[in-house]
Amino acid sequence: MFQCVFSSSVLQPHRTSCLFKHLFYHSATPASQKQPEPIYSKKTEIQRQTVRALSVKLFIFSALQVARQLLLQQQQQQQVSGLKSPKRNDKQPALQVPVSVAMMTPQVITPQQMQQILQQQVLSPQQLQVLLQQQQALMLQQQLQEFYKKQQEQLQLQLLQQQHAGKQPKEQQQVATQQLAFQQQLLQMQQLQQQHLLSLQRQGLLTIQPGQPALPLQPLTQGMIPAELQQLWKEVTSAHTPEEATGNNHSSLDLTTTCVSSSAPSKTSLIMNPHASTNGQLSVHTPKRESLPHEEHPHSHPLYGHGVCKWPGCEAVCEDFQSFLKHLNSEHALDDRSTAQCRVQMQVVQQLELQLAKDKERLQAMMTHLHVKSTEPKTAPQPLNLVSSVTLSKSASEASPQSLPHTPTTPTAPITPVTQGPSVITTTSMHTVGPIRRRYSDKYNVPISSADIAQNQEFYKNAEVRPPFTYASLIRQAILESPEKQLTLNEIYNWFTRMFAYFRRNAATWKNAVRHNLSLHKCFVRVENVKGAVWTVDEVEFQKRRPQKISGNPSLIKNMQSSHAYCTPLNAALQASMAENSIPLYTTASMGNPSLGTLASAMREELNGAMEHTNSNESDSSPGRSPLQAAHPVHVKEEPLDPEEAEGPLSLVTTANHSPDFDQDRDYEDEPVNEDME
DNA sequence: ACCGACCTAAACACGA
DNA sequence: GTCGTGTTTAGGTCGG
Repeated sequence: MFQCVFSSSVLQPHRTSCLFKHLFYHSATPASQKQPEPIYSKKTEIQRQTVRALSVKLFIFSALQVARQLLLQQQQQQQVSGLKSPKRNDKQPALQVPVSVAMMTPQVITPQQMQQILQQQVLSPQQLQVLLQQQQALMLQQQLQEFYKKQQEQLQLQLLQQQHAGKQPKEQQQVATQQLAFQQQLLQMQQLQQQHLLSLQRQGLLTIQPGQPALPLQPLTQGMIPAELQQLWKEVTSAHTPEEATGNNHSSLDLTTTCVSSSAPSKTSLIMNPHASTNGQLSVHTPKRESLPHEEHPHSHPLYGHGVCKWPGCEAVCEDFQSFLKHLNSEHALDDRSTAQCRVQMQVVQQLELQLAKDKERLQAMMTHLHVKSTEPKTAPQPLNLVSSVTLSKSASEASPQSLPHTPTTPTAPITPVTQGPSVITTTSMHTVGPIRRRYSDKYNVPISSADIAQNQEFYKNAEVRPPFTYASLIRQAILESPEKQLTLNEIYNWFTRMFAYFRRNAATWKNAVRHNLSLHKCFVRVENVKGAVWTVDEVEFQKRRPQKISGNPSLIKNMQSSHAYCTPLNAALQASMAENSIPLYTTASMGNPSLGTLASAMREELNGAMEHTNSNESDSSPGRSPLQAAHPVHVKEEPLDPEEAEGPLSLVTTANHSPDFDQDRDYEDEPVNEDME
């Protein structure tokens, strides 16, 4: 599991499809557990709830972005009026920032756009999940910011009044200390985050890719304002008065000393700077953190290393530190591009944080499951293998952000390396016309973690994201899900539209593809039936053509094999998680979530089939197959019309659950298709 | 460079 | 003639 997670970090887009299937294989558990009552009749409601939740989140998301944008504008206005350096070149930056890049231009994101993003598969389900989580976290911070802002305003007001009343500067100092206190509070929040970041860095997660522009340790400020960034930078680099005394009285924090000490000076500068203080951004202090180090160690700026500017996507060569500073101020001055890049970086960091949290959780669960008494799994004093596992999985998630540091000229989808960026974006959603070729590569691109499979089920149903399966797999799945393991073409269509929102568009295209696949692949057998022609699956044929897909990734297969057959002590955790994942998979599959279960089982079969072929080339016998697979009627071709053949858990499941779902989804399954069609 | 898997587009045939 | 279905061909991407 870990290894397979690791693989994903290395895998090229195409290979991730295999990985996905692998993950799919033993990953439905958590999700299925989340659906304690997988009774199928309740599916409708669940679906609706999902949709509702999604829309709410979307709304929140957009609202947040608007709020942030407002703040940003406010900041910038103040900057423009009050600062010397702010050269806002409105023309230049805009073209650098792709409109499509949602994360980079949060201000323009509307729910509609979000929907478009969904449609364009810019984000994988997991990433969407993460994104939403981020937004929630963001909201918290936003509230904090608001609070802080209000306090600032109050203080300003007070200050003014006092000044008018001819009060003494001492009072101002009091106010200043009050401000400081607020700053401190916000600082704490930031530092907590920063700590996460540091821990990430300590694990080597942030510097895993040495060759890349990588991820410099950047402030993960949500409300970061570029203007202030620069301004603070100057403040810090030029003069920084030690006034920590007032600031350090917050012992409640378990922060690293570096954070506290480094951030302290920033407060002073903040306070002394009217612009900064009025703006009241909690992000304000953060630049300090990166600026401080280079004060002490003039040549160890996080953005500078090996004579190269480490600004994401930059890599400009700077002979010395001074030239670097020059470069930094000139090339990465305050403009939309830098702002956007900062945002992207923020998102990257946030995502890493979230991923870390997830993995920690996973680790804890694993340890708990293994009866390993881990009193403090958070601090990550794990044994070697565990550590590595965390790191690996981490790197997997990081594989995506990796692509983030994009050059200004070639903007790619930010947080979502998943998709191949712009081309996808523009084409897919807007014009229902022609899906761009690129797009289909996306399906391989979707990095799916084991955690969100079941969510994916719902996700794919509601979000127009292309499922990471081949047409052949989907067709087969549709057929296998049917009670009699046979479907008419139209029923296959319906399955597609029912199960995947993506296939409610561009019907002509994908239907053509479906027909094409049906005709092309030997594994699909057309059988004349009473009511016409139906399609069945020749499992043998299907298995035959499978191996190539997966065998390409030996390590992956190895993983699967080992996880299946061998139980080395080291793999205990792996096995445990496997068991955890697969067993409930069956139960849920048979109980309520047929599509998921069967889909998962199908994927499992694929894996088994692949392994079969790698182990031995016997395709008809099924010694190594999973029970589910064995239950499948293998020789559909011979007696495809015999319903009696359809037995075993799978058929039961599907029969029990198929019709309700079908009826329920009829609503949108017919209209859109016909609409979009021709 | 080649090959295989896959996707998309399109032309065509055929029957209802 | 239209539509749904089915077949086939062509051209493209991508990874091994």
